[in-house]
Amino acid sequence: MAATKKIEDEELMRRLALVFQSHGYEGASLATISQATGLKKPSLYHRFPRGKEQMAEEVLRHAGEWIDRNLLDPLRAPASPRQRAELFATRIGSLYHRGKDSCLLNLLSVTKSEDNPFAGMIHETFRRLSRSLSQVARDAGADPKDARLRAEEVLIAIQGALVLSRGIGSTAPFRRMQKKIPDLLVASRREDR
Amino acid sequence: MAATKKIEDEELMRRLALVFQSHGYEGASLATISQATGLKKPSLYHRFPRGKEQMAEEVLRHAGEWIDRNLLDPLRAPASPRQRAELFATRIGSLYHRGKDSCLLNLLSVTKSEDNPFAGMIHETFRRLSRSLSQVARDAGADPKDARLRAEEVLIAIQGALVLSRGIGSTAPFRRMQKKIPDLLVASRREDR
DNA sequence: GCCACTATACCGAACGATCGGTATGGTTGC
DNA sequence: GCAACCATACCGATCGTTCGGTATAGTGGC
Repeated sequence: MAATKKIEDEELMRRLALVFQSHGYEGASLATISQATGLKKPSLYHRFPRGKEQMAEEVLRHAGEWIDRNLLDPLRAPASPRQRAELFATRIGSLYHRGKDSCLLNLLSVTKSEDNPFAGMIHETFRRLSRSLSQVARDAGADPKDARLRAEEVLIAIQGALVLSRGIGSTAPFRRMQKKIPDLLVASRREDR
Repeated sequence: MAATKKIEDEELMRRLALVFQSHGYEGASLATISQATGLKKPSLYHRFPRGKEQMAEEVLRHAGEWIDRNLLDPLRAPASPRQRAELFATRIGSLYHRGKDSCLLNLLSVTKSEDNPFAGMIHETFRRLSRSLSQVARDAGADPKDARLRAEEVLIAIQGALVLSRGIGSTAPFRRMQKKIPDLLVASRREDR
């Protein structure tokens, strides 16, 4: 150990995430990041030797861990499928500040470079979400294929509601979608397809 | 009355749209745009005196007109609500190249500046889409409030499917969502809310 | 038909500003 | 003393933008 950190890792990650998810990867300049974190550029390079790309990577990793702990673990808790789906819905609300924030997975999937450096991590995070969600649907009686489709529907609803809410400057669509998550995942359906 | 254009307005708009929707606003550098259009940077300023921001504005306006002509007008055509919804679904598919492209409304709602210069146009486009979609739901028998919610659901499904498809590198979610659009908009529902 | 003029379209070169990234050296806490 | 941490100052490259100038094409006067 040595000189005290000016900002703790946890808080640093939170602020970095906020910058990336409000301006995107290219839009988040080191000047902006420096101002948001209180660390000058050399200090940022002390914390992230590989620079801006590493910052985004670790923010993505940190978000992935938050998702594992606060979204996916509860989906496997010993409770009824509906209870688990409802807890998931409330947690989704706090993750995105009830619709005010954007999703890192969406914003970081757009970069200037032809092949996105974060594509792998983004893909994998969506996959983990999908698997855990579909397991809940299976526990509620859905067959494997229907369960996978329900998980996909939930992910689509979340991402779409975030995009629309930002697009129209109102969190109402997100809040309406949030209430529908449990039914999308575990409610039985009429056979009218 | 002048020298011949190296690239016609229509084709220019199409290429600009492609650049913005694959790299985002900040990610679309003038160097990239120049390469994609075949016009050097000064020539771009001849076409768009106010620079990059004007390019994005006009691309957005051009896309809005395409939507009005190819998506919204058919929604008011003299056909059954379901037929109109189905035509809408196929047109959505061609707009986004069956899920391969991203949505300009999503990508251009992220910029480095604090207040997005395109927010107004994006908001307005979503609003026009919502109004026309909800009218179809009303024609199918939905009451005004339910119709508005159905329109919102369709917009959420489209945006969410595009985000997810890009995130996992597969157009399967988009294609599945596309098939569901007519039912979301005009199918009668079980009363289990 | 021919020349002078104007308008449009385009581009090489360079602008100041900002980009991401670093070399150097001081300060802090063990 | 020493390692961790951070700031001043600076780097080359690229950003969006602009200047000066050329090529093309239609117009009006004669």
